[in-house]
Amino acid sequence: MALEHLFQGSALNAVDAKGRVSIPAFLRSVIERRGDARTITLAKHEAFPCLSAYDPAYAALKHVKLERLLEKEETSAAAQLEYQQRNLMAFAATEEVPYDSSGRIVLPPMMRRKGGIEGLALFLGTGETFQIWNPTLLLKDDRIPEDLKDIARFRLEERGL
Amino acid sequence: MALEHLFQGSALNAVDAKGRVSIPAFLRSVIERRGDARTITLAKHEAFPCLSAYDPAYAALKHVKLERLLEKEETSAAAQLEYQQRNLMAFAATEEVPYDSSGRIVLPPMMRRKGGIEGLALFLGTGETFQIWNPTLLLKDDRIPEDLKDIARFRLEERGL
DNA sequence: TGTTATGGCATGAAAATCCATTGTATCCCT
DNA sequence: AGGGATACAATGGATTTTCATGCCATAACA
Repeated sequence: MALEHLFQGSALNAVDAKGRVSIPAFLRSVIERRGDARTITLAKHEAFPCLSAYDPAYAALKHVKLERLLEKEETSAAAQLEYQQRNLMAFAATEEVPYDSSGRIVLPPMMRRKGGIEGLALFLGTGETFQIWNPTLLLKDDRIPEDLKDIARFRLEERGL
Repeated sequence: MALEHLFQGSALNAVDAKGRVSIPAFLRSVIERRGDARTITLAKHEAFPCLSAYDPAYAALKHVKLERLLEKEETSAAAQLEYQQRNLMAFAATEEVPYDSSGRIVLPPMMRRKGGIEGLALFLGTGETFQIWNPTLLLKDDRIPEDLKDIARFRLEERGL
């Protein structure tokens, strides 16, 4: 059930005019150890104003988790509806994008808008998945722990911003 | 659930201009008995002005613990947020660094700053994890038992300081 | 034919790797 | 027990590789 390799660490990369970004190498290496795909799935995060990203292996796991939840629940109309909604979000509201030989993806315009991503993309590993933030939005969010904002500030400083 | 091999002992090593430090051999041997990785994960310690360090096996354990906590909790919004925050701290606020054949890591600049590490690094085994201190900060901290400070002083003397 | 997407290449910076030296503890032989 | 030889650990320096990213070439399309 649990995935062996976990996403961790942080990085701040540039997004060019066409919306291309390099996925940090240390995240790519996790993806490639989990499976042999070279794609990531993007979705709007459920709680934060950022994007949630993961690899095909996790997408499969998520599907299994949802199925199991449905089987456990009593099959009330409410539970059925909840399942349908979550399933839609998990699959219809996502986009799968490949990364090229140099590790770059093109952020689909819709996702770019949903995540409020502009010229800089902050990558944050969160174990099974990782997040992509507009660093400015992260610094504004009062639900984010101060220690994590320090990291965002440090990454900005590193670039002389 | 519990880890079989424990980190123990202390050592004082030099940090060079590039931030390179040798991980004491007796700590490395624990890492390599716990798993076959040759990397350590670094994080700011929650309570002390030092770094907390551990191996991939412990990181995985930590993740499982968090997951289990979430499943048990009722899925209230508050519980969800708490989970998200902890996950971010556990994975985004950490960095995984490999050590080379001679047992050295390079302290990432961010961690070096967070831990206040300068020219000397004091390693302290604490069972499941170990700590990396700037010895000066340890001697200053009034929460540290005197006997432990004696150890730090001894290690400094050994080097003629 | 102008415009936009996509793959490949070039570059500079940063990071991983290798090699060499020193100091220290350990072993072995006499 | 002394003395030398040996192995391992820590550290300094240099070299090679990788990464992020700008740029260009080619291809698709309007």
